Amino acid sequence: MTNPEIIEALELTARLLELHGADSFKIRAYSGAAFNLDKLTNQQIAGLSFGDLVAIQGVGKGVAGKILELVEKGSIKETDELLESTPPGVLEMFRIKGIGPKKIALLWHEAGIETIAGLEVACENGSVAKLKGFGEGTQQKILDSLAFLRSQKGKLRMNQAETLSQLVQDVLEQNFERVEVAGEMRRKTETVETLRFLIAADSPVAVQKVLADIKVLHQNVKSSTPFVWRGKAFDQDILVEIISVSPAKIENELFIRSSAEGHLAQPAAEGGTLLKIASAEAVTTEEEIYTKAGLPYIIPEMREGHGEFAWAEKHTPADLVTWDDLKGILHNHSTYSDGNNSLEEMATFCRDLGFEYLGIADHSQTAAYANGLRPDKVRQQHAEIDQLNARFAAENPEKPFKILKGIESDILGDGMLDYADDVLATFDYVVASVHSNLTMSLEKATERLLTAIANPYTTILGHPTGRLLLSRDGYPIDYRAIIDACAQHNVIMEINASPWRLDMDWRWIGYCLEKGVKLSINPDAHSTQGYYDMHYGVAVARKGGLTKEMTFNALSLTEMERYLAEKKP
DNA sequence: GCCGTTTTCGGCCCGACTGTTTTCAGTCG
Repeated sequence: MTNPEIIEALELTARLLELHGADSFKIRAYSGAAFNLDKLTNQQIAGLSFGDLVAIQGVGKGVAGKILELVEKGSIKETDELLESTPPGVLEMFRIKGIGPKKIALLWHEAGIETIAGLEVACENGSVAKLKGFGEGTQQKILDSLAFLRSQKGKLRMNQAETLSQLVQDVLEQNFERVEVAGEMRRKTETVETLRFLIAADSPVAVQKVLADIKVLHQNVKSSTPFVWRGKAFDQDILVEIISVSPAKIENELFIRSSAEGHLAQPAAEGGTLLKIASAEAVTTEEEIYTKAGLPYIIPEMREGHGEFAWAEKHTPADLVTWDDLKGILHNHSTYSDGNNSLEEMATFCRDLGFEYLGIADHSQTAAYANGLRPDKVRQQHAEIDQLNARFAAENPEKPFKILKGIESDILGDGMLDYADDVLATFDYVVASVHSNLTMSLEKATERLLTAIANPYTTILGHPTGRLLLSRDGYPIDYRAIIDACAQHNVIMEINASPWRLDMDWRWIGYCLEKGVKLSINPDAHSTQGYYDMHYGVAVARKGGLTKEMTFNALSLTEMERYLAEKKP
């Protein structure tokens, strides 16, 4: 049993206890144990003894016993019993934003609502607003949240899609000679609705026959044409499309079935469109299609019909940033705030990946929930950074690895950063981010960010909209005004590379380039493994046309230090 | 249920904001 499975079981137990009105401190004990177990980055919980378990902070005799029971028997009896007496629809309500355990319990026990559908009906006829502690506002919030959840149904975030796509691809490759990933996966979209694969085969019927025998594939969606298979894979709620194409025209089909309509509609030099040319005679490479159309070659990620040809007037694919161009990692957390690895672990791992510098940027004091740093903690961290840097310098005097002193400073409701200037002045750089009070109007949210950007201590604007993909929309902002202000105040825009965020949205990279605003691909890592999220950041950065030249963390350590010194007020 | 002792039980418990209240409980990051 994996660590996430064990942690999920404890969190589920805590949720169930909340629904059934258990003692609040008992609930805290379960969720607290889960929280602490989540911090074990290099230990298999399933292999631990009773003694090992109770030695973990927040895990006592009770929870340790439950974990052993879970590992041995596959479930916890108490949890199973609670599950049996809880309608699944009630548990689903935990996904709704704006209501928590107390309100869900009330909906269930007082109003007798046991399903999401029932909840929606009750909201629509106004009866939820009449419940104690509810009102028109909460009722509308529930309806909005349900509508949002419905709109996101059947979609996956890029990282989830990548994992599932690889599984399907592996299975297909065991059965067919040539399999190509097409569609959204090839364009590296931030969320994915359809996993699309092409199979080179002369007989679509033969392909269908083989597919029918693959156990992990289920064709439960009617196909409109015989060469397109539509269904589900590995019991996941996302559409999988497998298309048989003639081997002679696979490059043409791959091009057509990976490009967005807007891209295919691009007019060719001598009339017609890219689609028309791609649909004509067979080619052996995609480059040929662009050559025939008299258009510059566009990489698959950029084929969105979102300004890629205008971009190509000034740039070539060789200008685009790659992972290898990145020289440092700037937005990262350690155990000083809510990270899972110590400062030293974060630094040495970063160094061993071949980077020249690590920018640590733990949470600031307002982020109490994330153990944000009070000024005395800041001083303590800076002392430790000085020590580590001295060690790195001694170990490799020629080209020492370096930790830069950063902070992820909360942007308060009025746009102020949450330290006094004398504390802000002690950092090498500041990532300014919004974490609370997320329901602002476009005007207020923009004004708030503009104030933060104008602060002379702000180096980077962190995840500008606060969106969590498939989970919550970002607050609305006036992108143009924000990017213009970044240009004016020499502030870097973040591409937060966490697959949950990918914020700033890649669609605004072109405008940043136009205005001369550099972008930083930041993983927002909360553990050493979190660094790898930059893989997703690089994908969307390239998609938006980000060049190496305009990538902030493609600066070498020397260049970075010079920039930061000059930027400091 | 966990912790830390005052070794047998009492205390645990971020803080801003929202929407519902008419002084605060619930939710969130």
